[in-house]
Amino acid sequence: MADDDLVFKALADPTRRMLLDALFERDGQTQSELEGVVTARVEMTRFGVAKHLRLLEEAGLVVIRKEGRSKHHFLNAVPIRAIHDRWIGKYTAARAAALLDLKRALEEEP
Amino acid sequence: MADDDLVFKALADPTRRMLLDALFERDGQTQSELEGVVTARVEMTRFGVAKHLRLLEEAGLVVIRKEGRSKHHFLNAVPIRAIHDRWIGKYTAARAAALLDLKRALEEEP
DNA sequence: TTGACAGGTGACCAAAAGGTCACTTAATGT
DNA sequence: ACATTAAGTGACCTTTTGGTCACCTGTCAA
Repeated sequence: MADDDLVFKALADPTRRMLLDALFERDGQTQSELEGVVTARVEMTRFGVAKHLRLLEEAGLVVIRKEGRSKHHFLNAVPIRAIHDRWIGKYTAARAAALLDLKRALEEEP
Repeated sequence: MADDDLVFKALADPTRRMLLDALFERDGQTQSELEGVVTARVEMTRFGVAKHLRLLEEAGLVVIRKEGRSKHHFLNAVPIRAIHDRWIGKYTAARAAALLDLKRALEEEP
């Protein structure tokens, strides 16, 4: 399976996005901790959460470090940045900046 | 259905990403033109392509303008930028960009 | 060393998504 | 007026995905 396909498919599920949000807020959480985060919000067994975490890891969106009998998860932002760069080009960026400058100039008028 | 859910689900399919790529390269193409782009690469009927375009539109990733009997499609980058901002903070942004540049540079080596 | 804790496996089921088809609508050119 | 072109609809089938369960493995502490 293509690399970017794994990333996009991983992002397609709300539970997995919830997990990324949790890691963005506090990086390095264990699987048990993340299970707690999810089950506090939606009904799901630990198996479901574990499955989601594995998909995120396979996609490269989180990287794991095993420590004793626990498993710590870390958010990896690089694939997200790649998505941004894919469809937002130099031209688009320049135009967005120009529009923003115009907006600021108009707001400063008396 | 939540707004961001539509966006992520829309991005989860390779055909739809192909369509976004096509519009990124040349904006404002009609449905027939985009059908040509897709069927030149994968086997799919016009119905399949039309369905994909409708999902992209419902997600707000493309905006359409009807003109006579044709329908022109335009790429909207705003939801993409929102994805970026969700998981990449100010500190992380610089590092993620640098890592991506490095990765690309390495991949271009002979 | 025994029990509790953190996590893994493979089979299985239900729901959602991708795709096609017969048929329809509406605008255009000759 | 009529054939042609661009696109829409709803039913239908197949594959993928999300989720659970019974059971297994390794780690730590009393």
